[in-house]
Amino acid sequence: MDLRHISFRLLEVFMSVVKTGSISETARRLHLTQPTVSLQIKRLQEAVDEPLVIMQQQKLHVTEAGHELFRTCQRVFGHFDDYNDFLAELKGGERGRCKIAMVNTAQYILPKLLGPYSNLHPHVELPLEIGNRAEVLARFERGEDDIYVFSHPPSLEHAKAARFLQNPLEFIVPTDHPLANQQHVELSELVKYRFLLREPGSATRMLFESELQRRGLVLSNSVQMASNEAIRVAVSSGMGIGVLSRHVLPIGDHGFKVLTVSDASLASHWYFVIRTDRHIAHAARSFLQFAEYNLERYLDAHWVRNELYVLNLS
Amino acid sequence: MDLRHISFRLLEVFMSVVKTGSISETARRLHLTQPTVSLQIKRLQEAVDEPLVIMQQQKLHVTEAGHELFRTCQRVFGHFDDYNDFLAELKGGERGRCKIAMVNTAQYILPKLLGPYSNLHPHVELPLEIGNRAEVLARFERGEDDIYVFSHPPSLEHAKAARFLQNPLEFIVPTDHPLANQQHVELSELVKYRFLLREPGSATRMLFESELQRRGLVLSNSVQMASNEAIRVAVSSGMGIGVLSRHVLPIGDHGFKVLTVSDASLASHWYFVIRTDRHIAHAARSFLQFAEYNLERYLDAHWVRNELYVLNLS
DNA sequence: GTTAGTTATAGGTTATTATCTATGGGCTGA
DNA sequence: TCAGCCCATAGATAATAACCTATAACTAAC
Repeated sequence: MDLRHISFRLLEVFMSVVKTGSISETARRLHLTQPTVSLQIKRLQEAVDEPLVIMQQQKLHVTEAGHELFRTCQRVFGHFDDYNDFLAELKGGERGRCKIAMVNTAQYILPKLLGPYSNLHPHVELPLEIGNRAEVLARFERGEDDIYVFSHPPSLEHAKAARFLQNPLEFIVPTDHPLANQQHVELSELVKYRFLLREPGSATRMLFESELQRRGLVLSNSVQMASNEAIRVAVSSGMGIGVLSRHVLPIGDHGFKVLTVSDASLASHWYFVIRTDRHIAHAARSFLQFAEYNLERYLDAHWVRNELYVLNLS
Repeated sequence: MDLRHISFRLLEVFMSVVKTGSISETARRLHLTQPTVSLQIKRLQEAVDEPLVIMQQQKLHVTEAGHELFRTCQRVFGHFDDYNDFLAELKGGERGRCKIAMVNTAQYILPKLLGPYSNLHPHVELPLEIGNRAEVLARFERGEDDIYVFSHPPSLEHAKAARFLQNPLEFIVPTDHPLANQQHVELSELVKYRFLLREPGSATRMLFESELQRRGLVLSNSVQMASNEAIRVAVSSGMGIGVLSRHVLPIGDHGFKVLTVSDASLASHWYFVIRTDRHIAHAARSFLQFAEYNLERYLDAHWVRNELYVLNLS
């Protein structure tokens, strides 16, 4: 049989004929005329090259070939029904994939939203990509993900960014550091000591360095380290001073002390970024909507800065 | 999604695009131009109202919706492949149904063909209908079966009949009957005794009675019985003379004796009858072809009269 | 920076499909 | 016997599907 000359409409009509056992009745139900249905069946039989129904004693009898075709149609339409269900869930954001790329530091924040979201929407896949700022930026350029999380606003074309959380930076020193017990320290005092910093592209470092530049200060000595954890551990073991997002600092005593720097309050923001030159994936919209409504609930409300409305979700 | 605007061709093209990961390559393989394929995919996406593939970095990426549709298509085409296999078997006579209606007496003959045929073609259903001549004739009129077996040529419209076996009639008498030991008996002698006969419509009786009429003879005494078996048993117990097809007589001694009637040799033929106003079912053709080639093998070759060629099978 | 490969879009042609109305013929049951 | 069902067929039309060519725009590689 030649599938090319068979349409779904044709099969629908055929199924109705088998179900009702009548061409006229089918015509009535499908709001067609009797000759139309008659002709459709004829065409279908030509495509199959085998009689599907035969008139016998004024009644329509379905042949073996017809019965088997009917069963085949049932299965086929069943699969399309399943696909429609799938589509509905996909479009409703209940299913599908929302790929999120984030800079390293965001690892400490995003899971607080992702966990509850994932529990509510178990069929949504949430693959995470974590890299340094340059890597995530490259992913954005290539459009590899649905949502990007940065702590420094990337002013790019085809992008919409929305703040959702403040990102205060803290200076930490070893507990035995000369400055550890001073009530108030000034930035100019700090720069005399050795600093442990992330790579040049990182948002934390950029923010810190632009502040130094603004104030005309220069670091006397700095060591580059690959991760926030490495810096934390290095500070605890006395290697120098670290500058870290408050969100990555564990609560309680961990062998370092947070300084109160009187003349420098460094803070950036966390942003959700999406591309505007693509349609946003349903699951991604679903996640961002969830975030918009639940930021205060799952993140430290004190730092939340909910500006997700700029993304025009909904 | 609206199935009405989706054709199988469209899905075929889509599947090729997913498989090759390229619109141009698909165009080449399916002997289409690239814009054609491009447009088809666009139309399919409109019907589904959801992107199925997206261009990213000069490469085609299949979305979740696309993947799921692809899987759906695989299943759907799988079902149609199965149906095609079914159709092929049906058309080859390897599958399907061949409904045969036969008069009572044929029960003794047809199984000899049906058994071997059924072993060779295990997927062919062979429902049998058995009745007296009138009943089978009525079934023929209504076209309820694929093949009819008669022993008297029904000269009907829309029918083709082909002889395949002689049907000699024999006179049987109880072993203690006055005629039982006579070498030669004449018909005029016989009619003085009581006869056991089938109902008026039966072929055996019709043949016998027309012979009597031709010869100007009249039965003095006859009793009607409903089946060949009943007649056989009745003859054995001395009730009278029977006229039966030779094919229904068991071999060996069974309490009756076959007469040699010198001036009457009654014989009709067995016929396969099919309607000419319907397409013959593939399985029916298959069975008749089998019969045409194997009559001599499975029936008593002495009585075979193979004229099945008149049915124009093959 | 030119070439070669990709996809997308515009515009047009042809074949097919999906319908319709009108009509004819066959049964059935009043 | 005739009305009232059924299905089949003929003939016509409007929509659309399935293609094409030409062209534009983008990117990767030489």
